[in-house]
Amino acid sequence: MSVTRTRKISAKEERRQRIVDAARTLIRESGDAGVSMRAIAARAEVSHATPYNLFGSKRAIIMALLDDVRDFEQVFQRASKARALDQIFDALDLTFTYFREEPDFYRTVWACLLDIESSASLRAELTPPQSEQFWTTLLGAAVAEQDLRPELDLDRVRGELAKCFSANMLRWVLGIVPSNDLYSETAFGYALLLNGAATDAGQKHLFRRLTRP
Amino acid sequence: MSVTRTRKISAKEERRQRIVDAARTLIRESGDAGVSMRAIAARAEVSHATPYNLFGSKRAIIMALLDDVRDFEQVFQRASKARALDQIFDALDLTFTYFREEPDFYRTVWACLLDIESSASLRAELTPPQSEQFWTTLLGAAVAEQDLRPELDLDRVRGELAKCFSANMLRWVLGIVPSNDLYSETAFGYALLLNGAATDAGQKHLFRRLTRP
DNA sequence: AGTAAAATTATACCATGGTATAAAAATAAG
DNA sequence: CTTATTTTTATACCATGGTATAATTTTACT
Repeated sequence: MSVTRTRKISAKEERRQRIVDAARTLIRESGDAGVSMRAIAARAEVSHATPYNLFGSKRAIIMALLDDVRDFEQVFQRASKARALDQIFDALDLTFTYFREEPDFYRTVWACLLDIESSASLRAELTPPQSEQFWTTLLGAAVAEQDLRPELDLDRVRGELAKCFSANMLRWVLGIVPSNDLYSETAFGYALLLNGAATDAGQKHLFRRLTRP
Repeated sequence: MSVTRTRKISAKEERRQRIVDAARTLIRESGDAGVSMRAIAARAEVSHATPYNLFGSKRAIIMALLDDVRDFEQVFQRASKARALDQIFDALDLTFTYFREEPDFYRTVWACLLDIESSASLRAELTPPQSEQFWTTLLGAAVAEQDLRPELDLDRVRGELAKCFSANMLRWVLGIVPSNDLYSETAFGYALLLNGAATDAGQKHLFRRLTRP
């Protein structure tokens, strides 16, 4: 019984994986094009209905794909850096490094994620599970280091950072902000938000990020 | 000559107007539905190709529609209020009042504006022409009142506020944040950003907006 | 092995935004 | 009024995301 169930699950799981792989490959190969559900299904050697059975929507496939890609947190080892306030910007920069290395890939991915039509009736967060934990920890550390004020609701601050992030991703996807400016644009927003939550010491530390180009 | 040209232009202009009117009426009547290009064209008693000739895209029609609706700045008379910093939040609240009064209408409108697919290759700002002038003036006044620090680039600060706004609109359109929370959600972001740009006096004044619910 | 349930497939379908094209209509200029 | 040009129209079309349905295959259990 358990054997067969395992077998069944793994067959389904394998189909899921094949679909995600197909999506990733197709986006990598042909950028914007070829990322249609039909194309993905064909590449995964699966009926065009199966992705809908298994994932429900194109968006869900892309999110699964992102889960796959994200080795981010392993790459980013917290121990090395000194001040949590700076680590936030390092993490941001590292994130954008991925995007800058494969702009077509990530632009397509984020275009799907931010697409309203395909997520209209799906009241779900638009940020991919970028590990709230990660940012909460970082913000908590900044509070511990007396750079952020403890009386503010950290979750709300984190939420504002996330919104700032997705607003900039949207502009990037739309071509309003070019890849090269993505970090500086976003970092300014982060700096402003963090400065708004910062202690005097924190504000002093953040100052240069607010005044430079 | 000039007469006939005028006649021609006005015929075209009248068709444009009819299309915009049709769009507005249809959205008002049937909310989300009925806002297809075909429906708009039919309602305007015009061929389905004409809106594309005259506007180019659905998005353009909606933006034209918004230009029509926006009597905002007339309603918001600056003179009455004291501190520019507070006027910013009043303006925000007034904006959302419109949305709260006709949520279906504005949700549909903003869903079109924020739709990526229909604006993918159109590298244009996504915020409708919400009169940068207006916000620039308000921020400038806040600087003059020594609530915001003069050494920061006001245009960037305004840009961050705009991004914050559209990020919240996106979440509203997606149903992540309900109409009733839209103001408080957005206002917190505004407060954080402004606090990040504020002088000591300004920060003191903004404090309550950062700590309440 | 045989049977019942679950999932996949093929296929047709829908509505959408947007484009292309040829014909009909409106307009400008003489 | 006649002619040439610009617009609009009708129509057919394309690709898209997503759904429905019946039939077939795979899986689970005895």
